Amino acid sequence: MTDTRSTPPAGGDAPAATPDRRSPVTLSDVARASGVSLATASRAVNGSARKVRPDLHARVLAAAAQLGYTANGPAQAMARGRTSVLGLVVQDIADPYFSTMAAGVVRGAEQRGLVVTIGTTGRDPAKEAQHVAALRGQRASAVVVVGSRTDDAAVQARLAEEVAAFEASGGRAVLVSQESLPVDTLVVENEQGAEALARALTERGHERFAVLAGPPGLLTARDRLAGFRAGAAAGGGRVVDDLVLHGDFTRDGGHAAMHRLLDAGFDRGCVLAVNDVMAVGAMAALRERGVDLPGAVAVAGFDDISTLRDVTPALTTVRLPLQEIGERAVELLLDEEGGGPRTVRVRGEVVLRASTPDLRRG
Amino acid sequence: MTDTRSTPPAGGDAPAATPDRRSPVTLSDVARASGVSLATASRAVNGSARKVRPDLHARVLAAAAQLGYTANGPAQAMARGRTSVLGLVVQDIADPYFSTMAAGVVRGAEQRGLVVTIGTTGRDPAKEAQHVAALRGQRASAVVVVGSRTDDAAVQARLAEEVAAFEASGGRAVLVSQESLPVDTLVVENEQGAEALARALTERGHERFAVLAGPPGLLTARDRLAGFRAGAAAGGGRVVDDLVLHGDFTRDGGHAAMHRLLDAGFDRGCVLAVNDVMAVGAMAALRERGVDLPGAVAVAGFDDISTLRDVTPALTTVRLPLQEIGERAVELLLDEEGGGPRTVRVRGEVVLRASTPDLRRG
DNA sequence: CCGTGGTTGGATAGCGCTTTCCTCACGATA
DNA sequence: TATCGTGAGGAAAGCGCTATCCAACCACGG
Repeated sequence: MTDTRSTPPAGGDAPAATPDRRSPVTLSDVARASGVSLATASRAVNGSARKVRPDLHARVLAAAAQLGYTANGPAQAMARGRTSVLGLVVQDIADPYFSTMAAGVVRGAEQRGLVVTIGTTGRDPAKEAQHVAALRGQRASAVVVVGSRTDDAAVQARLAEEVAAFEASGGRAVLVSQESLPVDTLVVENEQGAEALARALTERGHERFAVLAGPPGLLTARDRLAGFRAGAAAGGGRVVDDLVLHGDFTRDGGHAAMHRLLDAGFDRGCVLAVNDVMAVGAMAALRERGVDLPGAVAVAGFDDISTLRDVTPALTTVRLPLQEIGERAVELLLDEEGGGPRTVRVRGEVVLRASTPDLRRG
Repeated sequence: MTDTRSTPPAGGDAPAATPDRRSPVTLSDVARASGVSLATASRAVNGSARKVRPDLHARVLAAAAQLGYTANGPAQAMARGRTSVLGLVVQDIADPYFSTMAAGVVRGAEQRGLVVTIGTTGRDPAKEAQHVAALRGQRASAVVVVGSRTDDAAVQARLAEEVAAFEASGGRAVLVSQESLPVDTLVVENEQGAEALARALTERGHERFAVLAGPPGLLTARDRLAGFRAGAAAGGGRVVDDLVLHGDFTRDGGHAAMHRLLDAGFDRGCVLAVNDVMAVGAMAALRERGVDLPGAVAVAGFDDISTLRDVTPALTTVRLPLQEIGERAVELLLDEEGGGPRTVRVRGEVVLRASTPDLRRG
């Protein structure tokens, strides 16, 4: 009981690939079975700068395979001082905006042999910092925070602090859509995209705009609104202040806000919902109220969520390369850093569809 | 250079909460700072069966907070022999079916202090076993495989083997939608749901059915088809064999299959797409071809993906409590097991909407 | 006043792996 | 043939934490 724990099958041929009970086959077992030292076994099995003589190398690998050896992750992480975990923090993984981006991150990470852990904030920005802190404890090697971008300074400061601590501890961090922190950041050009959308809409003859604007404190929503306003003005149209309603950044938020808009007497014009999910909710509300869509009221969204492309009428929106954003975030993470924090800007592309007909040509 | 690494601030007051460089503050530092042994510090900070005298307890906690101590996850995992990781394996996290379920899993896991890692197979069933193996190496304490359910026996056997090895190594496993393996399983009653759907449709006067059936080897799709067939027959309708087309389990798969169906001369009847995403693709195809929907061709889907509820005409489908399934999977994982593998069955609920009008009443 | 449980700190042995060092063998150069 | 440089295996020192075992120490009862 005091010696080397359960001894592996000592005889000539060990039971092959039979996952015995509590799989205690360690590197030592492999080393012993192949008659080399622990160090050599480690070098052969898990790679190292040092080379191992070919015959020994093969012998060790054979033994490992035959014993069904699997490296103990935590032990490796401990010895190396770092795991190969990439922590992804999002608001809600069920939201297609985040899940599409997550798919990109997962894809990039798996290619590079990283494991992705996912943390959700349930749209509470304060939880972002908590997750980053936890990730630091886990010795994650990287973290991607798809930011909520609030205007709550204390919350932002806390996040900045945690991210700094994370990086100080040797990890790499990338924020998506948050430009105000001194960290590598992937900025989605919401304002520019919204402006371009508004211009395109005015070119189609739309002039009077209402906006379903999302939560007041959410910078993403705010940027989109600001850009849209600017674009509308530039194109000769205008966003009517009384017709800017706030609501949740969700389908139901858009649905409710649209109802309120209709209640307020709005019955003609173009509505921007600051994301596609809200736009879909808004369209549902319009149908429920029997409003002619897109005849009387036109609707535009933002994001170009792929599963939402097939609504009727097809939704005008700004396409964001969500999956690509996820992949780029991983690239950014793994690239060697030159100097200070880098910023990568991603633009959206206006996609005009049937939900905002061309009024000029009919 | 040969002694105890970077020594912590020795003076009276250490710099508070300043995340110094590579955050090397360990439990030993905390113990030293609070003048107790490592063992006591461990007991105070990270809990244990053993009690610590209140004043010491407080002292240790204070020191930990002041030093900004965060437990080293891998080290804990190593000492305990197990991590607090729950591995989730899905096909594609961007697919709302999986991301909704993932949201449930994440929710359940976070409540219980588990970290969720996510692995994707890209719809390659063979990768499931690989992920489970990797998770075993990571000493994950639990794994949820949202199964693809192929009919490839070798692949299934491999998965069964890996899951067995995983459980043998002390972890807990739950499969979603896979009944054939000796593991705790959450079975989605696809066949029953499809049958109920078909019956409901025949009651509405539909008689002639085509099916967009997904990949041939996919048991989920096959079960839905079988159930639908049975239900149609029972209700006095029939699934026309020539009108059962296979295609990818995706929007584009449904889109392409619908086009083929139309090419084959189908222009009247009811189409079942074996999931909502395919149904949406099919509806897009129908619109492209100018087919009267739902007048000439009615469409039904399966899953009731929430973001797809607002298509026009609203989609008849079978509602699956996806998020709840995820949460239940976590429950199942953590429940103490009684005897052998348990099976939990989840039923779908038919939701009739405008895409399949009632032919009897007009 | 001493024996006897019951507590609670402390010392310490690992957990499985990576990674210095150290050593040895071999071939090349003088 | 003697010396040095190089390449590769092996011994062993941790990585930071948990958990086991011991030793104090307390409050009792006899």
